[in-house]
Amino acid sequence: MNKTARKSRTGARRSVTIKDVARYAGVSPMTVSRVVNGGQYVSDTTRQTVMQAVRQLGYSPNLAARNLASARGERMGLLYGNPSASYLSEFLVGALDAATRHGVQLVLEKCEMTPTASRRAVRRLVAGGVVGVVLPPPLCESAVIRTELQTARMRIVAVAAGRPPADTMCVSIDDFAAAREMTRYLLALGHTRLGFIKGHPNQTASEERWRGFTAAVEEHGNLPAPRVEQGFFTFRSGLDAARKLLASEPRPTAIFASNDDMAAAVMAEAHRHGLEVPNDLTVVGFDDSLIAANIWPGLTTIHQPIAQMAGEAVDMLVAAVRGGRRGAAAEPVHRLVAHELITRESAARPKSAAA
Amino acid sequence: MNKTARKSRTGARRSVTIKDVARYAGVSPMTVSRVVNGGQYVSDTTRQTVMQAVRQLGYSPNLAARNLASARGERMGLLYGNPSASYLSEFLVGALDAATRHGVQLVLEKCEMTPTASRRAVRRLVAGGVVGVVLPPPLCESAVIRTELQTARMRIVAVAAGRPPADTMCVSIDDFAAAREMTRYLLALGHTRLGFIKGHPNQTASEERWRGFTAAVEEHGNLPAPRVEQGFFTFRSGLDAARKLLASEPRPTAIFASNDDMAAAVMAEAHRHGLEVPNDLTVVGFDDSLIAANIWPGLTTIHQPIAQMAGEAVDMLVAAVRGGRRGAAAEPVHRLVAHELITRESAARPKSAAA
DNA sequence: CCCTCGTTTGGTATCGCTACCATCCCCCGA
DNA sequence: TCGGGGGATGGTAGCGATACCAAACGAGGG
Repeated sequence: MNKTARKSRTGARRSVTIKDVARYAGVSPMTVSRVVNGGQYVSDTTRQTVMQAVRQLGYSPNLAARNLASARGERMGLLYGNPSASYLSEFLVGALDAATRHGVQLVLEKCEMTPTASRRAVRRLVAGGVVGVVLPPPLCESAVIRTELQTARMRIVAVAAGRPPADTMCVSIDDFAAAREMTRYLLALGHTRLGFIKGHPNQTASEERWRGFTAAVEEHGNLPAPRVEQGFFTFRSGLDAARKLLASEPRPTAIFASNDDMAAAVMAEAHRHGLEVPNDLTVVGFDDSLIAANIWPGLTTIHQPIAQMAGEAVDMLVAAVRGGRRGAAAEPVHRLVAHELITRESAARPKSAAA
Repeated sequence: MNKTARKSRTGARRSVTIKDVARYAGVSPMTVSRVVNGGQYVSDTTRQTVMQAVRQLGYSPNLAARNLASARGERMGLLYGNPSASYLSEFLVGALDAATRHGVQLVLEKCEMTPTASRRAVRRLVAGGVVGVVLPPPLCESAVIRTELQTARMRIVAVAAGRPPADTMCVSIDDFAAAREMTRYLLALGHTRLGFIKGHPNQTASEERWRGFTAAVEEHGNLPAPRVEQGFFTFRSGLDAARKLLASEPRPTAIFASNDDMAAAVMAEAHRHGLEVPNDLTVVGFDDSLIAANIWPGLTTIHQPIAQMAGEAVDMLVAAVRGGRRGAAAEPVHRLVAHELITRESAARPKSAAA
């Protein structure tokens, strides 16, 4: 009957606005805005009052209005290539969750690792109004893509790069420490003849894992030289590497593959050789991807909190973009998150030790 | 030279607005708005002119402004439960892509299938300003969640429900036809002793697949009764079912599992029994999830275009919401998309036939 | 004691778009 | 010929928030 009510298009409850809060707190909308956005130049008492009002009224800023007013077209890009695919699912969940929390839109773009493809992808992102990009592996290693993005004046956060360039924001686990921990675990089980399958040579994480492995081997000392094969993070490459490792004499009693897909391949190959895991052969992986729990025996592996990492990457991006607009030219941050060794059924004491 | 240019806070290129288009096309902003939003009451010639201008200038509407003005928080929800996990990745990619295309925001919400959990999830979605929800399996089967969502006056699109309720929008493949096709394929290979692992009993897709299987068996006629076990779409349940099937006498020569995870379990179990796939046992799955290509031998399975389905679901949602506001109460649509039988290495002629 | 400086606050002008209403125009029947 | 009806268009007023500037205030140096 009154027009305010009629104004409400949807008939739904009109949400509480900054003005309501301002009136309630007895200050101006501007002050409320400053408080909510953590601006400086607000006295403590005022801040208290306003925050109180915010809580009482259950105020939450209207993102559309905020974006419009601040003219910050806050869209973040997520440039994904061909990650060890189960990665993507978790990654997206984490990233999207964080994006929603910050009220920014996430724009997906697929991209091969060739110069032309990446150029085109970046152009599409720019056209889409994207101001920052999250780079999951393996794209985060591509210098081409990074250069391309930097030329377009995008902020970027690399995720899970083993050794990120100093000028790039990055969130990752400590691949070195994780691989060392896993190797120590194998050694503690009593294994002495170890096999290792390296990851793709142009990802720095591969090298970190390899370094972690050798570090543990060396600190233990007094071991026969481990067998090492080159892999490429794919199931297929794991198959080839496993074949070679299992053919060697004496055969390793434990194989550490640089990721789960390759570890799964080792297990498949072991079966074909009539070897039982873990009794005849211990197999461990890295990543704790979906496949790790969905094969039998379950894979002992290193868990990366992928969703969390993706989320933090988005957080950093948002902070950088907003901070950047505010002039606070924060230097690139490298953020380490904790990994975890997950023990399932694929690792056991070697027979010789058990006997 | 003019102050409009100076106004731009970031110093970056100001994006092209509705006014620019209007000026360029020689009409008013309102008319442009109507054209862009597919409104009626625009002459064809005007529409052409405007669309031309839009294309020329590369105009894309500012979401923030649109949302603000129309007070329609065009956010779509994606309520996911515990799908056969690799599903999620592709699903998200497809959904997010479509969301970006339509310029709507996608809000993720995880939800268990209990009443309290779903109630809470729905409340969170409402609070987040979501107006429509995509329901991937297995949530699309939950009456509780559907009711809850309908109470909140949300539009919903169910994805991959086997037999969707008539009053719900839905996009899926023809599970019945797909399962029948796969079964025919097994029969054509010469298998006669078949085993089947059913999917989770409270998902209608399970029953459709089962019906497709029996239909093919019956139309072939003249077969020993297939062995059937109940599964629950999990790897673990597949393991149990496989154990029983492989223990039966005479042992089936081909096992059709209602999804890939269970098929992978069958393969694992077969290995433990010393059976080689596909020489001693043919195993086929359903879904073409990531695991299908990442085990050895690769799994022959039914491919669902998951990303496409998710995308279409979002399309339908957007259409419904926009159309709905316009009063066009379109009736629920059921959309079928094409599946495909993917042959890999896990299926072969039975030994008896080969001999 | 005045003046400047820096903190704290409030006003005003948008941001880009759409809802709503007022026009204008053309075609029709009386 | 004129009035009426409905299609097609334009004008105006916000949506809710922030950027920018101006003003009010207390404190300290000359």
